[in-house]
Amino acid sequence: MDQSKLKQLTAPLLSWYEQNARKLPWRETPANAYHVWISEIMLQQTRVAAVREYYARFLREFPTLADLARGEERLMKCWEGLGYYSRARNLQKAARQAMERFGGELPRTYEDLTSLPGIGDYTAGAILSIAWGQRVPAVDGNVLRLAARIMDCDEDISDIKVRRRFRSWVEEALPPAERCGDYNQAMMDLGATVCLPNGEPMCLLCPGRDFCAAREAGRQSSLPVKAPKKGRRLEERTVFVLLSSQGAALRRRPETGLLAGLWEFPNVEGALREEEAARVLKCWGIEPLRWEKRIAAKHIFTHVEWHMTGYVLLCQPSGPADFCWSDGRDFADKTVPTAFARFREEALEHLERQEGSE
DNA sequence: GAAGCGTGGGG
DNA sequence: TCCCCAAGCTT
Repeated sequence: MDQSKLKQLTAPLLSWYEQNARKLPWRETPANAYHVWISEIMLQQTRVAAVREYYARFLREFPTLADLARGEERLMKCWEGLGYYSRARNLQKAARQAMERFGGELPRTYEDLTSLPGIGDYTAGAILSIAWGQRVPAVDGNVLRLAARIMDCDEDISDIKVRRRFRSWVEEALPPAERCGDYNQAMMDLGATVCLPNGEPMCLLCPGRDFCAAREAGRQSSLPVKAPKKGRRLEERTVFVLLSSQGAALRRRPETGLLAGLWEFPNVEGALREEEAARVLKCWGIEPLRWEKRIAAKHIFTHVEWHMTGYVLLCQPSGPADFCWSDGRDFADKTVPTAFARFREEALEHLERQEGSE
């Protein structure tokens, strides 16, 4: 493995970055550690385009770490639609720990940072290098791809051991501390805009074009090598949009697992026919007044695929104790994940009509 | 070490 | 339509 290629890239990469750095809201000078932290968490497994709006809104709601530590339901609401909701919960846990353990600031060592929930290897490196100018690598998917190509390395980058080795090679290629924030961001920008995944990267624009080992070997588009991921399982579910004079029924999901703690429309396993659905309602102690319509919807998660049959119907506001009958204003406060977006639209449409006619 | 955890955009 | 995936972390 020719890791000297990585070192060779450092200087031209930093020059490239001076001209080609993307303009991003969290790239202020000087960097604010709280802002860097929030942006890095939001960017985990999430595209820049999706993060922009959320980032701006989040900082309006929670301008400082102390504000975040105090936030409650509004925090999850701010995260609604962004996905991987444990990130938001961990953000708040970490903020509270920072208030208690670190005097209300983010700590400035790798050990202390990674001791906070939601901050791992990559995020700690990003905060330390970008906000505090420390000489620490921040190796994400972009950097792994870039490194695999410049070294023409065909080892499986989904293997944790290979990643660790890559990280130590990147560490050796780091510039002096004061340039490490730029270096780490430059690696990611280059990966995101030039050394693209999926097919042919734009090698002519790359500061490593003259010595990239994969390019010399003509292998740039077949690298990096990643283990195939396993498929999704399919789940059938039947979802109820129950509409009463008090609003639509929502309930809280369990505190662990998929979409933990978020609000959902009552639903059961299986693709139920209307008679079977009616039996479920009876079980819940709900008397249907009128069946409005049936809706088919699909939602694809990383590891599960939900095929949903939805029943919209009018009823009395009875049912299990955990049903919460929500009007338009309640919906504005409750975090309902995108998986139920189709049903939320349906509910809101009916609620508006109802409120309009009163 | 592998699996669980969301969503939206692009080829 | 389907598949790939995007600035990972936790258990």
